[in-house]
Amino acid sequence: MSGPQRPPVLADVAERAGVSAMTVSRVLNGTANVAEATRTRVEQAVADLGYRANTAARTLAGGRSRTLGVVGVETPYYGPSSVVFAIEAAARASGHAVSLVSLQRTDAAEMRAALDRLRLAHADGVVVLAPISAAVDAVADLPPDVPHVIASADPTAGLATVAIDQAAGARLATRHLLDLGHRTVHHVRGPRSWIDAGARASAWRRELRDAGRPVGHCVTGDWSPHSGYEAGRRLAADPDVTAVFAANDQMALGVLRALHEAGRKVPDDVSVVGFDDTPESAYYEPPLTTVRQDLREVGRRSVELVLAIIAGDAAEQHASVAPELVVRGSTAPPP
Amino acid sequence: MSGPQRPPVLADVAERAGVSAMTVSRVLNGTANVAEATRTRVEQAVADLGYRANTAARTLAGGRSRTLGVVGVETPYYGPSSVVFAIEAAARASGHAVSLVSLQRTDAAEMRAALDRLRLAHADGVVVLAPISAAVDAVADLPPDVPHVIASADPTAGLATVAIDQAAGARLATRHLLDLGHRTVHHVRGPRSWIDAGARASAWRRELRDAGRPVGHCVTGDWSPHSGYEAGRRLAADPDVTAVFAANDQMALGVLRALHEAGRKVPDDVSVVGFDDTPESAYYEPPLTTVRQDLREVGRRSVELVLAIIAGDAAEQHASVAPELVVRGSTAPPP
DNA sequence: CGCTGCCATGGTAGCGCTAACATGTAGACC
DNA sequence: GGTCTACATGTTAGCGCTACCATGGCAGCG
Repeated sequence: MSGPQRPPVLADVAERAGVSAMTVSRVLNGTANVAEATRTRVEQAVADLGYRANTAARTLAGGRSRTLGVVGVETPYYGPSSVVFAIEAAARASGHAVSLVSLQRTDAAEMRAALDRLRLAHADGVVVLAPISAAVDAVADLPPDVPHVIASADPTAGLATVAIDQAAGARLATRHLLDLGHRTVHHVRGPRSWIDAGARASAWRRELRDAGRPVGHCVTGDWSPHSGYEAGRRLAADPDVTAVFAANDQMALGVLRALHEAGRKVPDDVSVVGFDDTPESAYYEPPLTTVRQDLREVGRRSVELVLAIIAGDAAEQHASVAPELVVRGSTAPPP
Repeated sequence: MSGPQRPPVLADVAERAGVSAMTVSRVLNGTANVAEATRTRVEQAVADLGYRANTAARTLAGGRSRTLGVVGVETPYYGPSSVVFAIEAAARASGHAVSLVSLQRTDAAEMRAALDRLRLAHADGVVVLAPISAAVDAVADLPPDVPHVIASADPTAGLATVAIDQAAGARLATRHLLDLGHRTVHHVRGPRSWIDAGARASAWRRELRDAGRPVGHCVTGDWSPHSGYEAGRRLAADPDVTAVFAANDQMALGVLRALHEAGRKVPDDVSVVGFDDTPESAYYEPPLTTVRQDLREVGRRSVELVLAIIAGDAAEQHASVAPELVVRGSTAPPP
């Protein structure tokens, strides 16, 4: 009867091209030397047959799976999905599949279990999304069985990391407000356990010190708009406050509302800067000046780095993605 | 010297337990009958050696990979990440790994390529997150090579689906407003191409018709707060408008702002209901009455259904998750 | 001209597991 | 007691691919 119901295998390609299976394998993997004519013939046969290499067999025989693992931390605040999707896109571009594992908690045991699952899935490398210090610590404690990269963490000795340059972003925000003429800047920071929150807060403080300015109030929130609102009420009560830097856009939203209720106009009386550039922030009232993080770039660079580590030619263990200040309507010179 | 550097394989377990490799395999897979004593001995050997079955070998020899594929559509509005994470959690609970592929566009070619990639990854089954009609159509056109389930789509002939019962949610919202005494309800709907938007809009209309009420205005937004704001300005201009049902919380936020600016108090003058119950909505001013979608449950049920289809004992091709009305401060009887 | 060395290719032997069949044992029933 | 059946287990043969070593051919060289 008709053609093969069963998908073609390597041997079929070999037969059609009139070469051995080994030669086909070499062409497919680009290893060793193959004569130009032979290579062309094999590639033609592959195309004719619509051959696709069997991943399981490749993994079993060769040890490599062309799969990257991603460990995601499940949280309603952080936007890990864009990083995950960016990782997937970058991995796809390099011919890798993506295996996903998520963490309910971020203790060492869960992290260990997650990495174990990815080893079971034969992941060639792993990208860990670890916005919380405890998660980084958990990874640091693990033996590096599988090459891994931590995304969104500060450069740490012994760990490969990729992150938004939080310090640069926080300094951009603070400097922008100082440049407008504000005497100092007050800060609504994120929770203690979050790496990014700490990085933003200390860079804010450093920028003020470097500029020889008094350091403003620092109120701790939990990333939620509500916590921003609470912080905003406290800051609104102080007439000296003319500039606020909130560690994320959601808290900035809360600050905006609190200031509005207190009758202090933004940006005429008080300027507000956020961090993240969420899709909503351009529609806030007024549109929010904020620091844009290119999370897609973080994903891309993470894949790049983990592939370099796998290949054994990672020149640099840390990659940093520059954030960008987006000036909108919530900042102006002080009254 | 010391123990095996190489991780233990099935043969090691067999030897230690004093049985054949096949028997170990049977114990591991729970297939066929194994004497109780033998099973215990094998399990002990597995535990002693810390044996983990090799996924690649299992897949190659058995055809099953214990991997589920997820096709995600990348969009800033929909919250697919919670569904993805829920799928991962459910898959993990059933002993499956998760392979992720994302779509930049939602045409048939991209969808085909995505499913092809997952077939290459030997996915036993696939869950497609397809909030846009075009994506569903693309799947419907494909041969069902691999068992698949569409999440967040209306029940469609020939396709297995799991979805929030959008109609029930929209009716809950509408009925709540009618029950409070409003004469009719106006609607800010989502974009045409989105399945959920259409489902919510027609259920809103149906509920009003069933109640014998006049059908209010229906304004189309794009899910963004800005579009909600625009819609809200139009509705605010009409003094007869006392109740608005927005198809998502972000647009509801825009409506709230527009009403506020127009000097119409919420909920005293106008009641507003959203849809989604995002983490922020409880912190809006006033806190938003909305329809909660249990997206985690959608993920869980999707995995359940696709596993049932794989096993060949799917009693029902469609699963529906009931939404829930969350009454907060944005709704009250009409003035 | 015979040796070395490199290149292109082939053969063989698994990687670790499971499907399919084969075997052996014990009880059931006439 | 013998055949039948059911169950517990073993044996064999791959799944599709790649590592490793072997082979043959040909240029370079003294």
